[in-house]
Amino acid sequence: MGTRSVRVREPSMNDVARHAGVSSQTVSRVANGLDNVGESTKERVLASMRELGYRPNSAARALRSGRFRDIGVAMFTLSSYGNMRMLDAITQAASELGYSLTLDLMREPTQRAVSGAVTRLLDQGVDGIVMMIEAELTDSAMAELPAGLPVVVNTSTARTDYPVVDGDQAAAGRLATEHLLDLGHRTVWHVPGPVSSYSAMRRRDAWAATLRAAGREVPEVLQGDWTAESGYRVGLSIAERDDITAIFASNDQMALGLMRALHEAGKDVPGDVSIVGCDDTTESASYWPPLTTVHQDFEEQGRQAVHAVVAEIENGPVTPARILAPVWLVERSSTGRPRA
Amino acid sequence: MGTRSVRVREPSMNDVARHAGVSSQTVSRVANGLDNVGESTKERVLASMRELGYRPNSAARALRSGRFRDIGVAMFTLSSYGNMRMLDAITQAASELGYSLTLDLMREPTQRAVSGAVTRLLDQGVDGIVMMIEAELTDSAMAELPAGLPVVVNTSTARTDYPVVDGDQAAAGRLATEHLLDLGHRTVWHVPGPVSSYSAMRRRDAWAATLRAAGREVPEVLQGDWTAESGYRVGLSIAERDDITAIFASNDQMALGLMRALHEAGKDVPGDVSIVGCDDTTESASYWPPLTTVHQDFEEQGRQAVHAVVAEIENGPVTPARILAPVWLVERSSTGRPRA
DNA sequence: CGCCGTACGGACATCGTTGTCATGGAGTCG
DNA sequence: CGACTCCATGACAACGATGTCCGTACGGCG
Repeated sequence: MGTRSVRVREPSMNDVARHAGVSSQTVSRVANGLDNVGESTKERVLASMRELGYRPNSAARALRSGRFRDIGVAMFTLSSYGNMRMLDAITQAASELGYSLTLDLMREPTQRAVSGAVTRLLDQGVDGIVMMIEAELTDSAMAELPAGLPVVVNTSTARTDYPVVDGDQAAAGRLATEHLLDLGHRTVWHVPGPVSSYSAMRRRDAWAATLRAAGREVPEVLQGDWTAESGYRVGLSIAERDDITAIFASNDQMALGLMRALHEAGKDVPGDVSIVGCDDTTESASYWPPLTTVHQDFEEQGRQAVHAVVAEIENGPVTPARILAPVWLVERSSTGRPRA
Repeated sequence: MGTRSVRVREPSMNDVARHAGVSSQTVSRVANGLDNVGESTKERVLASMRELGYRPNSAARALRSGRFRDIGVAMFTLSSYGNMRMLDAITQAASELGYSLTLDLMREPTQRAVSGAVTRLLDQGVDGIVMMIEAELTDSAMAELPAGLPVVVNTSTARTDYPVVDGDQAAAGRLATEHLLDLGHRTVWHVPGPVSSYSAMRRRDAWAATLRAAGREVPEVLQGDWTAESGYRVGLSIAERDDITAIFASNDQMALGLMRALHEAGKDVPGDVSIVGCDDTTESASYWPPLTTVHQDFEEQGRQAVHAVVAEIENGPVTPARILAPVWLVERSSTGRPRA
């Protein structure tokens, strides 16, 4: 059990140096693992460091070197499954590369909020930033980002002046739609995420394109907003219709809401209606019925984003690449052949 | 659209001073809002700061002042609903108090992992730490935390040498159990979270105590591990029995799994079995049927934790308090009177 | 008119670390 | 054996901001 006491001055290099009978320079060399230090001296210094509980002062180090070994993450919400998983992966990747992570949440989708986050992160001294801009900002086509700072944007825009990491949303829309067509459904209805979302837009476009490529009718979309509640509302409005046999929901939560509405109306999934979700959240396997969905590799996206920023930090600007993480269909029990 | 360029040296106080024709101390005074600066001088300095894009160097400031205005958060996983919401609230509260936030995830529930996280955060220079230790560590009764550092622990232990913030888990177990008894169920079965979890333990104890206080039989627990999958397994094993009419699951995910198993077995919820969850996750309202559950105020917990650390940072050690956030029952459709 | 208090601005040292250069002793080669 | 290199180590300055101390100019007052 640690006991608590008032804060005291931490030992500095000079303290260690004095204790070991060397100059502070030598301590610095040992601390940084340089090789031009005598073996016995090195041992002595290490012993002193242990004994005094020496811990390098990151402020001084950063002041001198200009680098903090710290990357900033700016995002809008933790409450979406994708963001949460990605942050998890980002934290892990950063830690593996020896970077710590500063988190900043933006409370509204505006240019102002983005600038504010960037300013705070910059003031804090981050070496690079991973921005997760998943939706169009309400007051500007795209955020103004400062020059000369390594930034990776996670978004689905076609923007090319920064490295971009994203899941392959086009494939997601295509896989879901093809799966339902392959099962024999005449066409597939779609519940997209909010119109401002880049991912939602891409999935929707791919859904429509796939239908057209198969020569099928492209129905009106049944607008959702990512929430299960919106899926429920959509579900209520279509529960009476008999012509809808297959639905692709742009995320698992909306699929959950859809199924609740269908259950309430006494419809069977997949007997009356087949449903495909998107994201493959942990719980989707336990929905009733277990949900067929498109798996997104958020871990991979997070990892890629961190590697891209770190590469920029350490090697200078790179020609911005666009990295797409693969997706794949996970078939469970919410889809089946239409009734003959 | 920002253009990207190589990193250049940021303007310093001296640059601003030269540009404004004053000394760097005057710039410092202006930057810190001290009053002993002439009005016209002040204007001139502010103009120069804007023009040069001056941004105070946090490393230098921290080196001089010994404070970073940064708090660290160490936790085990983002994947639990509670942790995610709490981190969200922590980020917001920290930002409101002018603190930035450094996140570190521990990958296993061991003393080693905890020390590693603390070391990394300390190396990074945080002024205080919020530790979220929600389960017993496998290799030690409790983590050894360093002396002289403001720490707040979020956990359910009785530990008293640090401020502790937690939800009122005893009330959660009691409310859920009483609700089911009030509906007329003879007794209530329980699916606890993993035995290592402090919250799970408290909810379980409260459940048992409530039953005993009402003079009811306390059934064997149906062990779960927080996952929906574990709830499903438990559900399968009890779907055949007819004597179980009321279940309190220690979180919503397990309740979800339970309901899936019951559906598969053709049982009706709440007709045959009433179910109460815990946490009130966003999606629980869209489960089938919508889940009656105990709401936890994770936002409040996060806020309290931050306020406690900041208070310690700014005013020195306080006598450690134990803060309990309130919980309340949210009644939906998964509970009802037992069949006569 | 001379004294002092006050408002203002500058010089300097300092925080802990690291880059640069200097020093001195040991080893090498012609 | 002298000139040389090589290597461990130390002295010193610098990173950028800020606290302390001091000097100057100005206003008020006796």
